Amino acid sequence: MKEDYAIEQFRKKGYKITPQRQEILRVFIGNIDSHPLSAEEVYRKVVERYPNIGIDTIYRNLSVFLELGIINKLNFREGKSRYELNSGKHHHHLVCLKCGLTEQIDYCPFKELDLEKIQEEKNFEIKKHSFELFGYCKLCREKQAEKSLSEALSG
Amino acid sequence: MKEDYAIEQFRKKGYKITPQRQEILRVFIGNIDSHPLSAEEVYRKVVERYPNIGIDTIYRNLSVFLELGIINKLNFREGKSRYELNSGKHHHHLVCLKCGLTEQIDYCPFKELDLEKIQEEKNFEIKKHSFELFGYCKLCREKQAEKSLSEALSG
DNA sequence: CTACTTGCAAATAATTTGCATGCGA
DNA sequence: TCGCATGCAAATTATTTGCAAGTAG
Repeated sequence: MKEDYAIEQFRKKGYKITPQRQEILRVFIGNIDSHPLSAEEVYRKVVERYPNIGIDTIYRNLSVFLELGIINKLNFREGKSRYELNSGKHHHHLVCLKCGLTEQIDYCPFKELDLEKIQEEKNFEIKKHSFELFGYCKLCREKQAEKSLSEALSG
Repeated sequence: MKEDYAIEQFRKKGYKITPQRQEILRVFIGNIDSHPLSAEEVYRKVVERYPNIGIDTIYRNLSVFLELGIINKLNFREGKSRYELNSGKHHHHLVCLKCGLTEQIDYCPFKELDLEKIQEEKNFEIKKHSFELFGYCKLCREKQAEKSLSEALSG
């Protein structure tokens, strides 16, 4: 189970298992496959069960979780970072430019052969990559279509 | 020429051609193919020739340039954005995790066929994508190798 | 002229840090 | 007990905004 794995990571690196960390972990575990969370969102969820926590504790622990590979840090160009539980499975995201909805996709376009070729050609050691698809989700497109229609009728 | 194109874009949208805008444009044109610039870096370069400018003017005009397609906005997960002249040619970047060096690469892994497949499967209209390769550049790897060596000898 | 722009200063937003106290192992 | 953690407050960094004065077209 995900929680046991995380606890083990804490122990291994000498990090203490505090109730704050457990609550933060719980928030991520309860959030599998849904929208990656911003620090603020994590904070609001944790505060429900642990009212005295400060947002600085969230930030500090997101770093720790990140270091331990428990979560991933994502950047959707919003001026803030988002975090998701590390499923251990390589994946990327669809991001709606209108409503911010994100969806994981298993698809990855980057092939081992290309990686090697670029490493050699550019003399650059590739450690990781990001690939995000931006566009409009079904719902936002439908809303937009409705809006256009009503404007056409009234205009 | 790049400058004429930009000026034309300004006129077309009713934006005025102020000396500040010309200086900012000049900085980008003089920076082709080198490191994408942060707002602060643009500011420091412009200030050399136009000392009274404020960094808020830089930000406001980066938005305008962006809207006109004169520059691209990039995000390398540094907690700030970077900007580069829009060459009109689709490309991605190598980013060194150590020194921050970036290099453009023409290679793009994302194929039209895959795009269509995902759009259909996910019912998502894809407008753009980001693909960045993170790792270590030649220089940083060499430095690291030297450091490891000297530590081994002294240790 | 006059609407778009700028510079200044102050406001926001996200994230980080110093420090005294608290608490898990 | 002892060192890692936390909460509080204040600092930092990136970016945005209000407003009066300036200027391109």
